[in-house]
Amino acid sequence: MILKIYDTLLKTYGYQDWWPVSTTADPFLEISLGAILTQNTNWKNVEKALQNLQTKKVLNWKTLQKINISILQELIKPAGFYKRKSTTIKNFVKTINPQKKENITRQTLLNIKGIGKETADSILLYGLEKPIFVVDTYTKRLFSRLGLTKKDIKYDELQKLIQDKIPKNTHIYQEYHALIVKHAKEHCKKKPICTKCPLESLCNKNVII
DNA sequence: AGCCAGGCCAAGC
DNA sequence: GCTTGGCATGGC
Repeated sequence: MILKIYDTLLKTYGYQDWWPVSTTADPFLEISLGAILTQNTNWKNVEKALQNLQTKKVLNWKTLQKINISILQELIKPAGFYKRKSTTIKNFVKTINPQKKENITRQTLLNIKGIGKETADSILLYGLEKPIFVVDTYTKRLFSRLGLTKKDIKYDELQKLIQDKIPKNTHIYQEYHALIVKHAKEHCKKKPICTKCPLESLCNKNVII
């Protein structure tokens, strides 16, 4: 079933080729900042913040390590929660050594205050190309509505359930997560739009969260 | 004009 | 352990 959902979404929407990263000199850094900035935030707002960082030539490790935090806050303000996120970014660039990416583990990232499971896994999957499935609210909502899981399933439990059912392959994990986001924005919204839903035949519509 | 967005943490049971 | 409230901006 998990695979059938993937196939159906892929057939419907095509390859997403995520993570949406503007051609930058340092994809790992930009992906990591994007993952932090998008916490509970619309991606459009994240783009504005990243654009500010780009324009002000701040989107590099050295500058971020040195920059005055109040200036950083001004630049990322469009992404919201800017006080908290600026601290997280500071913690991140202080802790991570971009020369030694091979040493970065999930636990390394989780030890950074402000980085939780989803953010850590996004950095691992898209920034470091490790086969770790990213669970988010969209994922929980979709699988719960499809009747496959309880709506209050825990992060690690849902992650394991999905990883056990699909090939352990970075590209597939990246693509599947991106397709879920796409689908959740088009149909499986908080207030679902079930008309023309590609998963209609697989879905138990009685379960509306 | 509200409601919502690709979470996380601290505090209180 | 689990639940709740706070964090903030911009789009629709």
